[in-house]
Amino acid sequence: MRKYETRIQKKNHSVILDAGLKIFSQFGFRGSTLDQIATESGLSKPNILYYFTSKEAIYEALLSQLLAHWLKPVHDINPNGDPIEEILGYAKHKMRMSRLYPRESRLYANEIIQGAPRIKNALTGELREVVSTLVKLMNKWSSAGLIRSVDAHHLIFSIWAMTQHYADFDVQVQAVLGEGDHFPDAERYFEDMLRRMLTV
Amino acid sequence: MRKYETRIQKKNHSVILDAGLKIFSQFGFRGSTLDQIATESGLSKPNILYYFTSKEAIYEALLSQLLAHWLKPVHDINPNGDPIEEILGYAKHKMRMSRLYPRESRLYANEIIQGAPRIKNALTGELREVVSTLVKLMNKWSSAGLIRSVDAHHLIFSIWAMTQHYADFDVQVQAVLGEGDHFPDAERYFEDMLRRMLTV
DNA sequence: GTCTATATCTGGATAGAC
DNA sequence: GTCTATCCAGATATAGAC
Repeated sequence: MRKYETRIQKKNHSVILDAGLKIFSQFGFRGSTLDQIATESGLSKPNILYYFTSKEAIYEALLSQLLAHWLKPVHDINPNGDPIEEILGYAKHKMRMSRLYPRESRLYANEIIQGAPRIKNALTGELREVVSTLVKLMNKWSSAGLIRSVDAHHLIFSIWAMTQHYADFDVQVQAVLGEGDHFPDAERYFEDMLRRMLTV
Repeated sequence: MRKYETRIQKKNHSVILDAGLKIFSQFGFRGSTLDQIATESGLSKPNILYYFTSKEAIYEALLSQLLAHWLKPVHDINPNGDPIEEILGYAKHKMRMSRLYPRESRLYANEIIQGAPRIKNALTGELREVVSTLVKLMNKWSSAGLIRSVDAHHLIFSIWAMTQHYADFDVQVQAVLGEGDHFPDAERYFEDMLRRMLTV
């Protein structure tokens, strides 16, 4: 009995988060309303506030998972693997995440564009730390002559920029190329580009 | 006398647009308020609505110039120039615009991420047209053996993605690299990347 | 042309019945 | 746990004095 209630709670909890993700990722925090989330989730507005204390609480719940989610692929990089293949694997992994989780990408983009008021600490903390480690690894590889010498920071930015572009600017991509799945071509171009950049 | 009034009008008109650009580019259309624009511009709220009929009118006035503004550098490309230098010149031009006009870039990003409700027609119309022309030119160049054969559409997307990244995700770039002007390094990296991609 | 005051509406959140 | 009704703050826009 207890268990059944908990199951419903978990269900509604995740239904609300899913609806919130859809709305917040499109309109940003201030541009989104509880009414929209209510309609999207099929629950009533007061019912939503039974599960979450406030609109802000829903948004923060979504944000809190986000950075870890985006950074996970970095940790799959094997410092002892083949450098070029490791970097390519990371880039492909990110590209696939943009295809699978475009709403998460847009939620993140919205937050950053608006000045990252709620995750600035995570950016100067965890993110900076992770990037720093990755840059050191790349520099080690290029010192060892395993990859070409490049500005590692901007290489990383270029990977982020290009992969996220296909999620965040999807409307524009579709407008230019027509409806359809353009990720395969994008991935091919991207892989070609990175190989050219990194091959000694 | 008439002229003087007109001068004040023009002044206030542009003051409002400038304030609107600052606010809208940060919070998006729905997330921005007339109060913010009033405070930013130093005018009162009713006074703003004396110059523009509505909040929406301010936003649309800003949007209407935007696409043309972003596409202008394309038209500086000389089909008879040196292909690699022309493409590099375009990329550098775009990078410089991201540095000079980060608010315009963010306004555009906000609009696109939110599904481009107000400029979708311009995307499938003018933008698509311009890209199509540029793609044909690049393909002609590669057929002639003047640049390497690449997917021209995705090359263009990569130029947009990378240049706009430094404007739209400025907060993140600053968090990772520290405060300062990172455009010179970004431009160097970018130029190196494009030369590698395009050199036969 | 610019202001104060205000009408009107929307949105977040709560009260209280069921 | 979920609903209807409602409170209250904030936001767009207008009225009307100066």
